[in-house]
Amino acid sequence: MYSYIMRYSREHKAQSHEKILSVAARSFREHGGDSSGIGTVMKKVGLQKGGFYRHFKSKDDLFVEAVARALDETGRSLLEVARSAPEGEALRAIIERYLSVGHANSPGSGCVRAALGPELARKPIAVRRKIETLLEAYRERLAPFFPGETREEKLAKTRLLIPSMAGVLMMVRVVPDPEKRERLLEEARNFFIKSFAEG
Amino acid sequence: MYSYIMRYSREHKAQSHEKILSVAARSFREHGGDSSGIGTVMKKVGLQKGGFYRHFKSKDDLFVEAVARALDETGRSLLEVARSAPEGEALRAIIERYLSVGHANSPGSGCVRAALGPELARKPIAVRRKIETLLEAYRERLAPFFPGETREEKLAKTRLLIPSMAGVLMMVRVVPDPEKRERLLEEARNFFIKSFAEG
DNA sequence: TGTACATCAGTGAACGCGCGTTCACTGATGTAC
DNA sequence: TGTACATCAGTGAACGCGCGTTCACTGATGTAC
Repeated sequence: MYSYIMRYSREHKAQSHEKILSVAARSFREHGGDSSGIGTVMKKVGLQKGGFYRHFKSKDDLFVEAVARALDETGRSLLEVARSAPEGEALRAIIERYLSVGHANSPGSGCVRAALGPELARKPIAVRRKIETLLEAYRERLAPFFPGETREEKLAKTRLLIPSMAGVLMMVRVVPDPEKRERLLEEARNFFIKSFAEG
Repeated sequence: MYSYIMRYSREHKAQSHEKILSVAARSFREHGGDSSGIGTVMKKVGLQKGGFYRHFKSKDDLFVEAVARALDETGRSLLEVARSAPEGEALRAIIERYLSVGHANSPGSGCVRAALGPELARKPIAVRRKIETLLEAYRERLAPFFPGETREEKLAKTRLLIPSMAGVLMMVRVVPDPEKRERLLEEARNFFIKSFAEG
C-alpha cells in the first residue's frame, strides 16, 4: 500500500497516535503508570521518545486518553456480552465475564478500576474530573442492563456493583494460587448475581 | 532523657526502625510505592538515605513490613470499633467506619487494599505470598463479627465484603466533589449493611 | 501541470532530577578481660 | 572498676540508570502559485 510507504503522511500520524494510545493503555494497566515510562512505550511503538510530544501534551494527557480508550474497550466488551446473553440474563452475563479467570489473568486488557484505581485517586483534580466523566459515561452504557424502575435506580446499582467487583478482582489478583483465585471468583460471582441479578 | 543523647544505642536503632516503618506505611498509602522514594522517607525520618540499609534489606522488604504495619493498625482500629458497638451491631459499625468520609479522606492512615491494591497484585510472587498471609490474618481477626454458623462461613463473608468495600472506597476517592463522595458512601453503607449485617 | 516553500512527524542528543543500592568511613556503644 | 577493642548505626559521596521534557535538526508532505 501507498500510505505505508509515505512515512510522514497524515494517515501515518494517525496510525502512530493510535499505536501510542493502545500500547500505553495496555502498559499502564499491566505495570502501573509510574512504571510505564514514555521511553518504553515509544520504543514498543517503534519510535524515539522525543517524538512523543508531537502527539500528547504531557504524560498525564496520555494517561487520561489511555484511560478513556481502556474504558471504551472494556465497556464495549461488556455491552456485547450483555447483548448476546439470553433474555433476562444480561446482568448475570456481565458479572460472570467481569469476575472471570480470564479477566483476573489479563489486567493489561481489563478494567481500569481494578488495575489503576488508587492511581486515579492520586491524580491532580483536573485529571480526576475528566476521569469521573469517563466513568459516568461507562455506567450510563451499562445501566440499561441493571435492575430498577427508573434510570436513576439502575445507575445507583451500577455505582455499587461496578466498584465492588473491581475491588474483588483487584484483591483476587494478589493471590498467587490459581485454584484459590478461581474459588474466590466463584464465591464473588454467586454473591453478586444473587444480590443484583436475581429476585 | 539519657537514651535521647546516646545517639547510636540499641534503643535508638529500634526507634529509627520504628520511625522508618511508620513514615513509609503512611507515605506508601498516600503517594503509592513508586512515588515514595527511600530518600524522601529517610529525609522525613531525619536520616540520610544511605542508613536505610542498616534497617531493611531492600525497598520491597520495607514494603512488606509497611503493609504489615498498616494492616495491623487498621485491623486493630476496626476491632475496637466492633468491640465498642452495641450488642449485635458490630458489623454495622465496621461497615460504617470503613465507608466513612474520614476514611475516604485519609488514605495515608487507612486501608492498604484501597490505597495499594493493584500495586500489591504487581509485586513478585514471593512478596505476594507474604502479603496474602497478612491479609488472611486480618480476615481472621474480623471474622468473629461476621454472620455465619461456622468459622468458614464467617470467613467467606469477609472475603466478599472486605474487598468489595475497598473497591468502593477506592473509587469514591476518585470523585472530586465532597458531597458526591458522601452520597456514594452512604449508598454503599446502606447496601452492605443490608446485605451483610441484617436479616 | 510544475515549482517553490511552509509545515511538521520523527530523530537523537541533551537537560536536570530522583531513583535504589553500595561503600569507605566515623565514632559511640557495649563487651571482654 | 578500668581499659582495650570489636561492632555497627549513621554519614555522605558515588554508582549506573531511567525518568519527563526540550530542542535543533531532517526531510517528506502537501499547499500556494
